[in-house]
Amino acid sequence: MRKVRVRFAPSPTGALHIGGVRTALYNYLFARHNGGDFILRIEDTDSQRFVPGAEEYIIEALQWCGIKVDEGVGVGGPHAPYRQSERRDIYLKYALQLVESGNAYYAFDSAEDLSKLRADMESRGETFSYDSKSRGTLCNSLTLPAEEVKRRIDAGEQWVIRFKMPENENVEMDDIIRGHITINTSTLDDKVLYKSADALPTYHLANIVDDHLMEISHVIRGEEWLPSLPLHFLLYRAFGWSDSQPLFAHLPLLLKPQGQGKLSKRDGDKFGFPVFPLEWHAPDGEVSMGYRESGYLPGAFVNMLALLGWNPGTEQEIFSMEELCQQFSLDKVSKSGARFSPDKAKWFNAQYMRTASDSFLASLLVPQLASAGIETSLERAADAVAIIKERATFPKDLLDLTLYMFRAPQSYDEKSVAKFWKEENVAYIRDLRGIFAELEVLEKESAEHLVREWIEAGQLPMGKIMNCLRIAIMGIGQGPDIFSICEFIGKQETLRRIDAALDSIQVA
RNA sequence: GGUCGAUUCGUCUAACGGUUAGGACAAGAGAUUCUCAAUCUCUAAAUAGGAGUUCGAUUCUCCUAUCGACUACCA
Repeated sequence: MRKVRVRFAPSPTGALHIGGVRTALYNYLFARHNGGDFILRIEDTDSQRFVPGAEEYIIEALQWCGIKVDEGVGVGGPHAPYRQSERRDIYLKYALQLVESGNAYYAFDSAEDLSKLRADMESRGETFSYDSKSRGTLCNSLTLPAEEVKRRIDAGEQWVIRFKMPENENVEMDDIIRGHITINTSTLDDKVLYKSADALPTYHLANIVDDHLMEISHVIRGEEWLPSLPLHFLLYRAFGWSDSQPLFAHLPLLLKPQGQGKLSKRDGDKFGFPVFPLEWHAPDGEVSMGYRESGYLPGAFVNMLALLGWNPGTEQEIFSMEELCQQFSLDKVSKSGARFSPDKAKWFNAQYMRTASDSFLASLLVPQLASAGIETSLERAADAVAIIKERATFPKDLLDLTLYMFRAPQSYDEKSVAKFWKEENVAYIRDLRGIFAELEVLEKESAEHLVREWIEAGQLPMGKIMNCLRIAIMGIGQGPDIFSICEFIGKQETLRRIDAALDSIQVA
């Protein structure tokens, strides 16, 4: 069996959205699973739509996801260059080869003429197609005398090379995900392969030539390419490369969370979740949010994306990149489009937050505390984080969840005060303060034990006392185990906060 | 319009001719707790419709419906 070599071949026309990231991910996982190579090729054959910064964005996004490029733009390799605009000299030869073998022809019809033709026919309720039926009436090397063709080319007239689609032939194709597909060529048109205007090939030619030259073994791409699969099969055949052509796998589309259609760039702003891995600053100044900037951990993001259209056949849901590489296979990829769910994305992130190490989360928390004017050590932050990490969905939640551990309450939640801060309860707090004051050190287990004994012995109202203590220590009516907090801030600070609360809260 | 593709709980999906149609997210209820989350338990929730093939169809075939992609000198 031949060496597995796959490529991710985006066009630098803007930010990569999560559908594109998923395609890259599946290619990468497939390569890793099979001990193959993952190649990054940039398909920038459309000079009109090139967007500055898009290529850098793609590379950075892959890096952030932990998708390592073995070969390609940014890392080089035996088939360099990997940017199609830098390979422009290669393609003309192949286009000409097709003309010579009778599989393609020159066409001189201007873009304006064709769009006019199209508009005319549409107004009559018909559709125009440059195909086997119409090419005999148009301006090309099939209808013009050879000398005239040569004259026009020599005169510098603009031309294009079109594929000469066979007339009535069934193309038999196999797709790894979709199975066997048959298409009759009579429904297909004569696609442009090369344009003299910018001396660049179109996608179809460049794609086939490069996949062949780069020895690509499997093409894994989005379902939107399925309709051009027959053309690609025919191109391989025309070149005489059918025996070595890659196997194809067309991935299902990612759909909008609500409504209809495939996920698009605008959906992010509309529904309030990111559609891009990284924040994207468009050249026109528009900024779109990114998963990274929204606080998603790369592992969670990748995990979520991997399961959108693929599953391992088991009930496992949490996968490291290594596990994904081990378990991924194309025959477990589903056929139907997957609706993207922001809720599930959040759930994955929360799972990754709780399993992240304390020191890692501390490194996220320290700068947040600093911006709130609180300096603390990584160790201290790690201790704080350990108490609350299963309550956080995003890194930004960490500050709110730990602020009261580093700073005495500056106000007291009114509702909680009104409910619990009553004279009889406050009296218990004074007693409790006395108990704490007696302690050598305030340690969670022993302090809790002591307080419980005291409450039980006196048949005291546990809920009221504990809630009042919580108000005094934290200023709010909810949060993690109160004794853990007391231990964290220490005996002296605990007493100080109780005193402050007794002083400043009006008894309800 | 044409061509191709898809169709299991609200959502992501499992079951590759024989299961009480399973899991997860979200929802609801309960347990737990000093509170709120988390956690645990439970509940509700699906094979688009119709014909076939078969002893038996979620699974195979056909038709219909719905959704989607494509239909550029874009990728």
